[in-house]
Amino acid sequence: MASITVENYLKRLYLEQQTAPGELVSMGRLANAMGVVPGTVTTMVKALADSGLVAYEPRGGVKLTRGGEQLALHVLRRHRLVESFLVKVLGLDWSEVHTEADELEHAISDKVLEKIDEYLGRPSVDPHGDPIPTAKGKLTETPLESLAGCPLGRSVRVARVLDQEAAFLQFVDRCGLIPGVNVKVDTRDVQSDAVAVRIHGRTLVTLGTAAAAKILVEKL
Amino acid sequence: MASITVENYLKRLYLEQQTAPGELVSMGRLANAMGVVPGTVTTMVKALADSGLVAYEPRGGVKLTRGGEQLALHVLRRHRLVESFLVKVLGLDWSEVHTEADELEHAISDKVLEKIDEYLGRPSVDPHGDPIPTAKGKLTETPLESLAGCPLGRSVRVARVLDQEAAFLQFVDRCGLIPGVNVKVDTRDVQSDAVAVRIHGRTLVTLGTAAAAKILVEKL
DNA sequence: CATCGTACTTTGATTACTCAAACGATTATG
DNA sequence: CATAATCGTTTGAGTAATCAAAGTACGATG
Repeated sequence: MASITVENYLKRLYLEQQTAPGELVSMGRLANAMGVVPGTVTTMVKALADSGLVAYEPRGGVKLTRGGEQLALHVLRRHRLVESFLVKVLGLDWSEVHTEADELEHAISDKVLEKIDEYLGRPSVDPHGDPIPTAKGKLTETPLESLAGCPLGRSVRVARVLDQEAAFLQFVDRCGLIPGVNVKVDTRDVQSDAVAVRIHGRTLVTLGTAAAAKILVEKL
Repeated sequence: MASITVENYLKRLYLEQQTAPGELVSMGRLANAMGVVPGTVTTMVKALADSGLVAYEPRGGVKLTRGGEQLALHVLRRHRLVESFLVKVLGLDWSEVHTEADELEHAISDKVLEKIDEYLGRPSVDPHGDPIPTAKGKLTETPLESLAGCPLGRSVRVARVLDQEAAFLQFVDRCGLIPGVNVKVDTRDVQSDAVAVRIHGRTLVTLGTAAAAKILVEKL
């Protein structure tokens, strides 16, 4: 059985890989994401490579093998189902569940996970709109545009919030930019780095481009 | 923060202490309960003593300090609330929840625990009838008799099952000796080591004395 | 193209937990 | 009461994960 640490490295590596698909993940990036010094990552990655969970190119980078990816997806499934459960059943705020799930994802058995999945009606996304991998380890990422990139004036629906930081999620909550809400990008200006978004055709909210890029939307 | 290992030692020590109140727990007993060799326990107990969690008498034994007991009770509260939640909300069998709770008890935050407690309506006992410590760390053990000791012919109600082994719980389930059920001890014989119990005034079940001692009952 | 800076790797040490096995103390028994 | 059996402690060693700091590779830059 993979240790909690190993599960965290694999999950982290999976998420880093998603941000730049196809490329190897550098030791520095992974070290930063894991909150450890680079030397620690080199050591750990070599151990993971010995276990067949990652492919490691010295001084090149690292990527998951199929086996490692399956394990990562299993962790991610637990994480996202737990998040959903905490929000929908126990009524926790969506800004707090990420931290909670980071602990619980390593303690949930397959049996309990299955019960949770059933209880929730087999959801396909978590409260942030992140897709939930299936029990078989399949993850379908719907292609989405962000508020920083979608056409001006088009009616869209918030589908996913990429940043899990409590402070950002609370801000998103206050604005009302939560998944499911219908919005329209009013104006966008490169020089002022600002995106003005109309919510429900009424309230107008102005975001910086960086924040807008973290809110993904789907066509209506 | 106490590590998972420390939490387990304290919980184990608390439970061992309960079986013989007032006495010190021997290294051998604790080693056995923890599934480690005695030398490991000696080392660990000395570390716990340095942290002020236990009082250690070399070659005498060990007991929890007030601080250690509070921590142990907090772990026990998490364990028992999780067990209740798994049975009542997720519908797991009571024979499986002990193992699950052994993992989850170390991953549940106070916030989530409070939500679970609220959701369940602040129960005072778990599915096995074990009392749940309060958030303040108070545990009230109701004095109970067992099927091996209660007066013959008296109407009593099953209140608690002391053995958490899945196989025993499944047996108890099959017999229908689960907490809440009304029973009466028909006969008891020292020579044959047998206790005959009438359930709901109808079915008769015969147990060995050792098994009968693990079923606690309360007067009606 | 030599050197500089950055990123990566290696080395040595540390912490937490564990075991096997040698050693020491205590209790029981002939 | 001497000695065996039992239980506890100590020692030395191993694994997993980490860091600090020294050392190495390599692309960029003057």
